[in-house]
Amino acid sequence: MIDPKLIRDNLDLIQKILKLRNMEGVVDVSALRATNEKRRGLIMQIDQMREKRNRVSKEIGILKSKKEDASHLLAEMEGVSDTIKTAENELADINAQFDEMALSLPNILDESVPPGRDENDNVVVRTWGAKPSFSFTPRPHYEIGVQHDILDFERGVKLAGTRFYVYRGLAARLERAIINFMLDLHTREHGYTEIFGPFIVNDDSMIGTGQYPKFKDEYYRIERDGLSLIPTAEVPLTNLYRDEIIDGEKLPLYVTMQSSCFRREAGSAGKDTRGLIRVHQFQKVELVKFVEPETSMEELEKLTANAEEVLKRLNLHYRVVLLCSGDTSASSAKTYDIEVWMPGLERYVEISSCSNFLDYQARRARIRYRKAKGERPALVHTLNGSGLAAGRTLAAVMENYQREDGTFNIPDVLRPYMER
RNA sequence: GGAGAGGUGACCGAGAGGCCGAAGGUAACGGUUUGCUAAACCGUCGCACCUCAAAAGGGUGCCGGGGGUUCGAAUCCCCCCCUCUCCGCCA
Repeated sequence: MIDPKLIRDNLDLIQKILKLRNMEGVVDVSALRATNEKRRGLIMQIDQMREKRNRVSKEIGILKSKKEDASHLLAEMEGVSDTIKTAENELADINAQFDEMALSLPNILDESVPPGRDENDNVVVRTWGAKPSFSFTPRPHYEIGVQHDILDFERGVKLAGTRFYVYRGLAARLERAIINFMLDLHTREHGYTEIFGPFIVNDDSMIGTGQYPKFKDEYYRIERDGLSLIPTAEVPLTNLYRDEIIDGEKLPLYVTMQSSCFRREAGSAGKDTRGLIRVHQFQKVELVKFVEPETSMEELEKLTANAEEVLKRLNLHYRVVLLCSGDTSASSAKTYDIEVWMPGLERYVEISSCSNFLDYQARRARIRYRKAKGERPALVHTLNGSGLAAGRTLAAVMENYQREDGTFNIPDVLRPYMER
């Protein structure tokens, strides 16, 4: 959620952001402002009535303790509480309306984000390495995997349905190696603390990071228990400090967690129907940072570099793309996507998305910090990025390291993790 | 899942319808005293919202969450959540 003060003081900015994000129709800004005004007026009325109730009730108490007559005051108070209750109910309705609108407002955008409609307007900011050359026509990972019986899509479908898969033998082991390699890199060299937490979370957590209420259809929710399968470890990691005030000396705080991620992929029918690129369950190592506001843009660069380092060590060619305004997710102020080259698919595939959320998530989740003793708590800035998506990394290794006979090499950095 | 106990400020802990945002203590911060350390003493010591150009000030809300009773609720009633102990079940 953005600073609600902007709704009163800088509606122009909000309108400008909505336009840049192609979200002009999504929120009725004038209705939002009107609701906010109504809300403020009602709060004032209610507070005044409550003040009267408190004051008179106190007088009644004093009179009664002196055994004096309080009947005139009691008569005066008749019906006051009912009036307050009615107004409170009205306020609750208006607050709910306001919250719904305010929560669906996207984050502001950083000035460095290029304006644009969709992914075609994204800007490649750097590339690393080069496309590998082959003396034969490289094949996609799913062909290689099926040929060697290490990727089994048919049985995935049998067990759970379309967009599920089974790893057998080498694929299972290699993905485990990839995850361990990434966790070790981030914890030993990049300063992250390894966390392991729930893959199933409550609604407060999903709201805190921005998945709910707006994008509810995209996630698996266990209605009976009011819990949801996490679409990314960003949710448990960022919500670690929900409703807390972090000691300023502890910042910046870096955490990482590997998890399975569950996504309904609603609305992506027909896209990437083969292979490991778009599936309902995949594994990922996530990076999350809690930082002081002044440092967050700099921290985004470092976070992105942390994710890139994985690809460098795997010697996989990639490019970093700065998302344009229209392609940046609603809760992010600035996002870099890292796209790895897939020679079999003959295209770049997103393997990490690194974002600075400023105080957008922190406000929703009430994650604050106290810079020094005696100072007022302030909202932290949160960031996250994949470091990296493990399934797509497995696919990238298979495609980039493939040999003519359909086998593939294991990258040097993963070999220690494959020894038994 | 069953039975019981309990959820009060950073922490411990009182409070059982009114003068309670909440005694007392610990911790923290500022000060006085003081060879040093320590101790003692005095003071400060929650969060959010509304109001205000801002600060000051004022008002409101918050004693796990939500409803109710009442002129008035941390205190009484109802529902829910969580923690602990015992039993059951289980990787």
